[in-house]
Amino acid sequence: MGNKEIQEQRMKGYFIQATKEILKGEGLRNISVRNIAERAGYSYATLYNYFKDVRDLIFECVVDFQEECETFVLSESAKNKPGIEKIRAIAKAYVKYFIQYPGTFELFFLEKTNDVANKQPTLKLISNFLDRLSNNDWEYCITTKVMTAEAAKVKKNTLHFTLVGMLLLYSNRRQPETYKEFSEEVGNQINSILAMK
Amino acid sequence: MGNKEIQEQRMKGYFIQATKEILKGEGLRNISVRNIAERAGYSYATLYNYFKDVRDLIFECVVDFQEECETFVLSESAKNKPGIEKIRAIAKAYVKYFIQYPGTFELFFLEKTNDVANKQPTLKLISNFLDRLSNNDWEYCITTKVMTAEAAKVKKNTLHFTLVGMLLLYSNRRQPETYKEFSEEVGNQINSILAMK
DNA sequence: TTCAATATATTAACAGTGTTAATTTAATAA
DNA sequence: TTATTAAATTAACACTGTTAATATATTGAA
Repeated sequence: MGNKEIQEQRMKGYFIQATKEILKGEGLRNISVRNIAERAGYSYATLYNYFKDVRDLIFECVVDFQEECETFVLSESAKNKPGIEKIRAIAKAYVKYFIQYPGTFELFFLEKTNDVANKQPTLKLISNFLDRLSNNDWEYCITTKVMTAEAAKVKKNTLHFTLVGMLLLYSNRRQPETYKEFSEEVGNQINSILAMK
Repeated sequence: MGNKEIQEQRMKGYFIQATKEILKGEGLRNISVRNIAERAGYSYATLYNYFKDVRDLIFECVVDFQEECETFVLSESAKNKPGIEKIRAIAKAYVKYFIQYPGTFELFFLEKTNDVANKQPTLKLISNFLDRLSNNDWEYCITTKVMTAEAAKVKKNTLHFTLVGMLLLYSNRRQPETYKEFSEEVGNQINSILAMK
C-alpha cells in the first residue's frame, strides 16, 4: 500500500470515526454531513473527496460496529455451555447491544439505502450476522442430536426474525412500554423458540 | 357537529387524502409538506392551520390504512375454517398487504415519532393490530383445546414479531433477495410457529 | 348594502439538509 | 523559484419543515 493509499485510508478513518461517535451518541436522526465534518476537523465538502455520498460513509461503519458487537456477545456468552444454553446467551447479548446503542440498530436495520445493488454485500453482512455468531452452537445441537438440521434451520430463522421484530417494535413503537417488560418478553420468546418441537 | 367542525374535518380530509395517495404511490421517502399541499390544492402553510406538524398529519393516515388492511385481510381469509387455518390465512394476508403497499409498512413501523407521548394511542393501535385481526381465532383454538391459553399468548406474540421482522428485513434489507423466497419463508415460519408444542 | 372585525389562505423568510461547481490553499516536480 | 497538480474550502443550488408577515375571504353589525 503506497503513501497515497495510506493517507486516503487515514482520511476516511477520521470521517468514519466521527460518524461512529455521532451514531453512538445522538443517533441517526441528528447526523448530518456538516455535523460529521466538523467533528472530523474538516469542511463538509472534503467528505466528498473520500465518499460517494453520506450514506456510503454511514454504511462503512457497519463493519466496525459488528466487530464491537461480536466482542460484546462473545464476552457475555463465554461462560455458557455450548448448544442451546449458549444460543440463548448469544441472543440476549445481541439484543442487549442494540438496546445499549440504539443508533447501531437504526444503522443496521432502519437506514435507507439509495442504490441497494451497491450495498448488497453490507446488507448480506447484516442479515447473516446473528447466524455467524451462533452457527457453531446450532451445529453443536445438530451433531449432539438435540435437534434435526431441518429444525435448526427453521428455529435459527424464527429466532432472528423475532428478535429483529421485537427490537423494531420496542425502539420505534415503544411496545412494550418499559424495558423490564421488553427484556422479559425477549427471554420468553427465546425460550419458547428454542423449546419448539 | 356545527358548520365550523364540518368544514374543518373536510379540510383535514383533503390533506389526509393527498398524504395517503403519496404514501401508497411514492412512499414515505418522497413525501413533503409542499408535495402534500400541492396535491390537496392548497398552499403548504395552510396545512399548519389543521395539523400541528407534518408527522401529525402522516400518523392520521394510520386509521384509514388499518381499515383498508382489515377489509383486505377479512376477504382473503373469509373462506378458511376458524382456528389455526384462519390464523394462517390472516397472517399471510397481513404480510401481503404491507408488501403490496410498502408505504404503509413504513408508516406503521418505520416512521419516527417526535413526541412519542402524544402518539401513544396510535402506536398502541399499530402494535395490537394483528392481535385484533386474529384474536377470535386464537380464542377458538383455546376453547377447542387445540392449545392452552398460555401457549396461545406466546405463539401470538412470536407470530407477530416474526412477521414484522421478516417484513423489515425484506423491504429494508432485501433479505431474502426475491419475493418468491420471501413468500415461501413467510409460509414456513407461520407453519412452524403454529405447529409449536 | 357598507364597513369593520375576524378567520383563513398565501407569500416571504429562516434555518436546516445533501450535493456540486468554483475557488483558494497546499503539496509536488522541474 | 516557478509551474503543475492535488486537496480543502467557500459559495451556491435545490431541497426540507416551520413560522411570521401579509393578503384575501368571510362574517357580523350599522
